[in-house]
Amino acid sequence: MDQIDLLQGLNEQQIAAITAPPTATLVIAGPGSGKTAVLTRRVAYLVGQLGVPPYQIMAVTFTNKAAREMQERIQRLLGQQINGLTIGTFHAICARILRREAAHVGISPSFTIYDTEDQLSLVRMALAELGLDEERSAPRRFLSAISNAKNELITPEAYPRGNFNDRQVAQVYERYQALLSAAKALDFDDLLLYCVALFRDHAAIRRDYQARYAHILVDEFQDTNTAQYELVRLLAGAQGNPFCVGDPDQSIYRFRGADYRNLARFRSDYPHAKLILLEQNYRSHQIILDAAMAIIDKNPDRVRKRLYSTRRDGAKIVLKQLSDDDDEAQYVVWTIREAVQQRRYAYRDCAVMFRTNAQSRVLEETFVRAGVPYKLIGGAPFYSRREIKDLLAYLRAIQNPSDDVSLRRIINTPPRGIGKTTLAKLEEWALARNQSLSDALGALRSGQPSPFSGKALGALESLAAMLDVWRNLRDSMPIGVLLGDVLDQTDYLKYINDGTPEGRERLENVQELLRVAEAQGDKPLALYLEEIALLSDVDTQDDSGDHVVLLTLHAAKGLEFPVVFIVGLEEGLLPHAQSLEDEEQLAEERRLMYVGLTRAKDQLYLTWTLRRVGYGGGLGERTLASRFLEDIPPELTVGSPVPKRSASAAFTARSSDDRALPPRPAWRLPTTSQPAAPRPELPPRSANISTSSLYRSGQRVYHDRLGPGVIIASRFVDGDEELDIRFEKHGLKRLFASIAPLRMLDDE
DNA sequence: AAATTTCCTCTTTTT
DNA sequence: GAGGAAATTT
Ligand SMILES: Nc1ncnc2c1ncn2[C@@H]1O[C@H](COP(=O)(O)OP(=O)(O)OP(=O)(O)O)[C@@H](O)[C@H]1O
Repeated sequence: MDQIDLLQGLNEQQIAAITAPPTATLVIAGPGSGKTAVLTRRVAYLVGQLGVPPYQIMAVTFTNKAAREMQERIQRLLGQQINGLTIGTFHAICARILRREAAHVGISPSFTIYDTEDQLSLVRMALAELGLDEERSAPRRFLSAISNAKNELITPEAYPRGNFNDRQVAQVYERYQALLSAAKALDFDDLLLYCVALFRDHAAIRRDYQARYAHILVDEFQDTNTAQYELVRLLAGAQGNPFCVGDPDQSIYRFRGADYRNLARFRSDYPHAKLILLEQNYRSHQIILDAAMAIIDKNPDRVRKRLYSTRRDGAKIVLKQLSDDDDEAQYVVWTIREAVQQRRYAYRDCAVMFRTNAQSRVLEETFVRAGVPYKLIGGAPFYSRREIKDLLAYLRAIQNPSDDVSLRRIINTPPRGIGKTTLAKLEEWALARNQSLSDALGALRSGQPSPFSGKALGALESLAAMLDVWRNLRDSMPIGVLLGDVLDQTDYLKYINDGTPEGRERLENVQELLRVAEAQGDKPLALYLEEIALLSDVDTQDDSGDHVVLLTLHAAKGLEFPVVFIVGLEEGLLPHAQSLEDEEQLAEERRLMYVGLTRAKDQLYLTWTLRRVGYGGGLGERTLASRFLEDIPPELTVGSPVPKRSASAAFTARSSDDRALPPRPAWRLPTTSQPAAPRPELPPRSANISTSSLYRSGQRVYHDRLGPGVIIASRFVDGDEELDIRFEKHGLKRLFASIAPLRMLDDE
């Protein structure tokens, strides 16, 4: 096979980056400028032109899928198979290193990787042990505090204890780590943390790895957190030549500790680093780029970048205001179908992006009804289904007898007569014997005196017997056979297939899992479990097949599509309600919008609605167009005018909005199931609700007893308006507008 | 003592 | 529209 000329068709700066001499190098460039392309070609260049052995190269990508694509791309560029490259996400690479070096950091080489759900259940246990379980939302809050600390490399001992809250977190953090360690498990953050500790505390090992990985390349560097940054520095060494590419305007993972200032930090840690800027955009035409620039330029404290494309002309951005989320979904589906019928695009050229996963539901329903093929990325991925997690918990419990979280999950699933009391007793007994639940279970079988009644004892013993058999078979049996045996012995299929349609679906999911497991052949169980644990949402997406792609804005990072829809451009959604308070978070919402816009090659559609159905159903809340829409120069757009937020805030009657829409929009899909009346109209107005639309989310109010607060949400229940209000002193309350003694406060 | 049902809160983004 | 906790039934 012939090698493609690596530098053909590239611009000067791109070539400079690809062929940069081996010193620390930082490529900062806007979207679509070929950052990923450059990084990929540099790897190919190192191997193909400079003769660097592949095993000396580590390339870090943001997802496993990106890693796979990079590997393939490099092989295509070089015209041959290349073995030995280390390409993967930080987490995957760290997991691999830790399996090998476990002993040096005091962990088991067969550690289990805990996901967020497992983490939460550990936090719950920790809280219960410490007697801190009063609040319902506490576990999540503690977990996020703990995770933030870990991302900053702060150990439980080093956690600040300045105030009561800190001291509580520190306590829980400490217990949480102890529970993890007892379960021989690591959470996602630990993968990074232990790797950093490994290299920081063991000079000899560090030198070995530094010598091996002469070339370290990192994509999406703006979304690294402190632990990841530290890892790069430790692995590269002070004299090393890390090659990092990123765009500070595309940093969108602050919530999990990412900090785009790592780009600046890199420059100060490597003062001699070569800085390369790529200026030309090869993805989008100028209209899209002008809009994107207009959005991002409003962010404070940034270096302005010009985005330049040789494609000066292109379709204007289509803005579309819809009456509600149903209409929005129908508009999207109709528009895509039109484009495909007219042969302008294939389904796979189109992507629909949204801020929150919850928004995908309405879209999915509409795609199904219209018979338009689609693939949803993320959301409720296969591996997070209940039935799948149950079975994986069996496998994990077989693999790792210390894994108490998994054992608790399966101990009475399917129900086998082991209830709360028995579980509590078992826990107490195990604790007294200083054993894991599984080990205690095993001890039970050998006739140890125990506190259990005959019935409970029988149930426990039979589970213990099964686990014993499986553990003995583990290494001699392919995963598929093992899983088949678990299904047989536990009668799991009968348990989930209850005759309902949901039951059938669960059954199919399990059968699918069995097929996947059987396809693993003789792969060690531990490895299979690790792969599953580190799967990301985009990873499960295969690009073959012709379907529209539905995905969150976060998942869209790094991707590109000819046609992009961004839906739900409303205040409270984008920017998200949770981000409105904080300047930094608001800036990140803006970057999210920017990332979305710059995914489009040819055509952008931006939609928003006047009313969106909220959580509990009902008629939904009124919504306002996103502030970001106002920042796009009108000459770049066609379609609905963007309503001024200040003006629309003065609306009091909702009916006028609804009448403004054509009674039967041209783009409404004919539906067989619900022909004439497409969706419930608003209830007839009566006197007692004429004042109701005074309240909208964001409005500040004063309650005679509860004091000042802010409206979070409003919906209609039995003709009255029900308000969710967050009071400064009393937290979230749900009140009826008609009876609550409320006054509105002026904004600003 | 276990199983089932009802209640109730919470709902951003994810390796 | 889930998932955990409490209440209720078996
Ligand atoms: N010199 C070039 N000539 C033609 N096409 C190019 C050139 N460089 C990059 N491209 C194309 O531009 C597109 C964007 O490239 P790439 O995804 O590498 O950009 P990026 O900077 O990583 O983008 P983002 O930051 O948005 O992820 C790709 O389709 C790529 O093939």
